[in-house]
Amino acid sequence: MSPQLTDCRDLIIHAIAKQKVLIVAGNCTVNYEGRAASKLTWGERVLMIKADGSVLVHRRSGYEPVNWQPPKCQFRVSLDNGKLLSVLATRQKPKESLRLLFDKVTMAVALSLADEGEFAMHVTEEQMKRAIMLDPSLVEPGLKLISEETRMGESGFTDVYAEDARGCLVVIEIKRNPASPEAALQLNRYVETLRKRANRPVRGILTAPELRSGTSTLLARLGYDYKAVSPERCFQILKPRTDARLSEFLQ
Amino acid sequence: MSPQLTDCRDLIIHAIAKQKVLIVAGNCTVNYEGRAASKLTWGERVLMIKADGSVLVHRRSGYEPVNWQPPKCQFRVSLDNGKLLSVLATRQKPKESLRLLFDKVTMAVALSLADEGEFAMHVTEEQMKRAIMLDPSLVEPGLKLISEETRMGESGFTDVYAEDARGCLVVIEIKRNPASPEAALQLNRYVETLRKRANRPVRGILTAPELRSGTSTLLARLGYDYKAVSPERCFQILKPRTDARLSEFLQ
DNA sequence: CCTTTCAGTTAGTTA
DNA sequence: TAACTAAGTGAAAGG
Repeated sequence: MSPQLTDCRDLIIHAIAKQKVLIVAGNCTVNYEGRAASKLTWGERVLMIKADGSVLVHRRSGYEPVNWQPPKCQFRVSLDNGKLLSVLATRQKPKESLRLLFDKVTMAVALSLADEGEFAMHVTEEQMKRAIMLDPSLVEPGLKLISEETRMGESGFTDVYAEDARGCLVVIEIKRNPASPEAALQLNRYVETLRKRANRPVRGILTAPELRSGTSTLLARLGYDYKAVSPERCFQILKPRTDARLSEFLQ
Repeated sequence: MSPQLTDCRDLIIHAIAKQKVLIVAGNCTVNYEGRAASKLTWGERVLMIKADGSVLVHRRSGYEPVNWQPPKCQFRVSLDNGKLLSVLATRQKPKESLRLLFDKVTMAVALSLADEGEFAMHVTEEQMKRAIMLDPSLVEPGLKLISEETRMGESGFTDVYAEDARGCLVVIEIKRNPASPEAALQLNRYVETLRKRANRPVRGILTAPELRSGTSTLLARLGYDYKAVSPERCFQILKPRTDARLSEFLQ
């Protein structure tokens, strides 16, 4: 009836054995049981089994797979009655299983991806904050951290509170990208808020790799300071704490 | 030189326009810039662009895509110098972009997935809550439900309010997975909140399949009780009451 | 191996 | 739309 299902079964078995990347598109149902349980009725989806034994089942929409299995699971592939192609992916700890049944396969391919490429993630704003908290002298000598997470009422979470050499309170606003005047206003809001509650002088410092036009002027008019801090410099601070792959990056 | 890249460009443009599911395998680099920034050097990967405009770039291993873009992003596809196929996926809010450059394409396919299937997940935390509300004796004999949806101001929605045999108010915090100390603290917040408003004793009960280390101690120190409740037991309760689709499942 | 924390989290729900 | 929280979260780091 469906001779291609036989071919497909063989292809899948071969792909898994050879640790290739398998992609199958076809009409299927999916059943999951384990940490929770789910059932997906018939429809066309894309199945991907990767070299490390991870499984993804994608529908036509959505970033996330509708069903999946983390790496290192074991497989059993069979053709039931010659009409239903069954792919079973099981995992211990937690014990869970994912089962697909195909009655039609549109496309099936096993790829040997040659990929020695290096992946490098650059510093995020949050990491810049972490770096500055690890070494406040990045911003100014003699600066001392006050609290790790003095989160103010509203939005911004990249602000840090410190005390300078003279005992002034300091609010530090951190930007990863060239700072626009908007950043100066944001800093201003934090400083104003703090001034209402603190009975001593409060300074504001904006740190960013650079300033966009108009920001410097506004910053000066508001009476705040600017300190250039680059993502690269922050990376230097974080480097010892980060993994090898990451440290490779900034060469 | 690479006439197939021309075909591939056309295929991609067509697939995106027609909201098909596109799968391309080939040698590429990937650059991301937005909330963070990343660079992936040359290697063979699988690109998937789904009907809703989400993008996934998969390497040979790993459950997660090495790079991606959430749904609803916009595309620009071009063939530079006839030798480099460029796929650019951009998004506003947050402003970010993902760019792939292919110099070789192994496989490219555009799929029209017909998928009206229904997805159903069983025995989630929410369902455990429903089970306990249907049969509060799962937690303690003599327990009576106070209200179906006494949602407190803040976070958690898996808490249930009841009255015990002696007339004490009871807050029940439900976890589907082994509960960590965090769960005890969460329960504590709910109890504290209720105590401010209720002029009579308030108890707290944490229900979960089991407790992680430290949770029992913390729970005792806070003065709350623990009752083991498994997802399986809850399912027994829900089983007769579940809808047709759901009941099909456990056959 | 277990536990905790982070994530370019994503996704869903409510105000 | 923004804020908040759960997730079959997954992945990494630390004890």
